[in-house]
Amino acid sequence: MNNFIIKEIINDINKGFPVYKLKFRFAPEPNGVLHIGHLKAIYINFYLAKYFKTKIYLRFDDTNPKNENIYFVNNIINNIKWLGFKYNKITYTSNYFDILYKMAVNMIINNKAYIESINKKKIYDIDKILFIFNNMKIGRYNNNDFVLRAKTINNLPNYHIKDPIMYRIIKKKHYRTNYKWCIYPTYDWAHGQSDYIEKISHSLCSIEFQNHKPLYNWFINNIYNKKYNIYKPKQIEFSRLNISNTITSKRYLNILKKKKIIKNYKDPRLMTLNSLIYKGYNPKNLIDFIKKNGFTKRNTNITIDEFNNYIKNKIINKTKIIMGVRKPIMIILKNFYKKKYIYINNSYKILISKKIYIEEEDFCIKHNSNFFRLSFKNYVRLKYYYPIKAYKIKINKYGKKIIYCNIYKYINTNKIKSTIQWVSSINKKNMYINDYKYIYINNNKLFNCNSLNKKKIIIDKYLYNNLKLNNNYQFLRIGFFNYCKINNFIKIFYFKKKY
RNA sequence: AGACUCGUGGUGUAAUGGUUAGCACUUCAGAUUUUGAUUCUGAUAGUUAAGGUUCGAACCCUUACGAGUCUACCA
Repeated sequence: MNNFIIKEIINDINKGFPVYKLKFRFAPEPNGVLHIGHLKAIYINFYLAKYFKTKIYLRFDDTNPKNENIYFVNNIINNIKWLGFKYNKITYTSNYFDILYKMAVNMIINNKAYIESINKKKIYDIDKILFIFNNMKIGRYNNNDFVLRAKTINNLPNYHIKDPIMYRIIKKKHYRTNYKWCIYPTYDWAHGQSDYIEKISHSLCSIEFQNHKPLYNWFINNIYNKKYNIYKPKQIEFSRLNISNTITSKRYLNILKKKKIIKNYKDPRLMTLNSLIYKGYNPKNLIDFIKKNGFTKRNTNITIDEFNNYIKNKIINKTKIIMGVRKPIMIILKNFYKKKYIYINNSYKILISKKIYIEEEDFCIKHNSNFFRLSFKNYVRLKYYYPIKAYKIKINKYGKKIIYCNIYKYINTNKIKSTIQWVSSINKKNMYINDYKYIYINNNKLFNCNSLNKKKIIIDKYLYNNLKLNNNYQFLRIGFFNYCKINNFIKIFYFKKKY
């Protein structure tokens, strides 16, 4: 792999940064589950640590107790374990609350911070600031009464991040520190400082933090202490992975959950890691997909089709092929006399009988030169069996079509263009496909919210006995599925139809 | 509206001022095929624009245009 991040790090090494001092971190906030987009940040950090043979921490950036909890912490740990990445240490920003507080007091003493009240009144007197700041800490005030702001005046090119808030009052139980703190540091104040405390060398983040970079450096310069760590961490931003027609935003994922559009985060319509695990994706394939798309600063837009196509090419030769019929239409094989077993790949057998089912759409009454499957003119092969051709159609008393066909064992099969799947009528087993469309968001509106539904599919009973849970299967000419629970397949994706 | 960042075929990504701008996917055509899948062969298609510096520019400079992000007591 070759990208601007590696080049920049190698450049730092060439300028004298010692390789053994390189250190990386993946720093999610435990306020939601990870999705395919996070994988990009996870991968690059773990890759760099491996590449340079240095350390990497998993840091939970838990600076805001509002939506954080231990469930998300454990979920993230489990997801990373599933991906197969190994970190040296788990750390928490909340471990640094004391030291961050002391640093903030120092900032106040050095005239680098001030207090602002709810009615925008600014307080610059150092003794007063220290007094109020302490009262904020011990809970003398209500939420929003005061904030501590950094005094960056005119130092930074981007005026929007001037005088950022360092501390705000949030009177809420923190999942790790309980009620110890009534004030919590903001991202801007906590993140770079945590990097410095942990001696992270390169702090990789997604592109939306680039506006904060001058501030990141400003704060670091203010707390810099040569005796503790002579190297300042460096923020490098890369563009995030945007996949169209899906949701890669923690906020919206949480909204879906709150609105009960999804029951849980492994809902197949999502691209959360939980969902991808549930659907039986191989972590290596996901990582290869990330790798393939690379790391740059420009904004990208990858479609879900590209993702599916990439995965398809990875798994197509490794996935067992089975036959299933979704909308059955009955076929009677005229010159068929005795039911028999067909052995498939020496691994299981299926039954063929006089009456079988095929897909309704694999038969066409009207002849059409673009139609290669069963008709009165076309021969079509039955998979694992012989060619057939229709000669008669009847409607039974329930109004259902029954097609009568002849088997042609000895004709030249060279010109037969199509092979179709089938299931014996006397050995069928009803199963279900959990079908869905991706939920996505456009202009703040959610689409495909009620897109999860069950569809029937029939398969051979003997095949049924051979299915293994949590295995991927290819339904011949339909698509890829994970056998996720008894009698249920979950769609991974369908083949694209060309007809 | 401003600040910051970024503009390479349809998409993603290489080319660190030096061959004819490379690779992969998509699309299209042909071959193979008991999956209209896969595989194989081939084709189409690109440096946002204009100017400047240079023997030489995708790369450096200027301007314009376009896109993304931010302008939160979220991260």
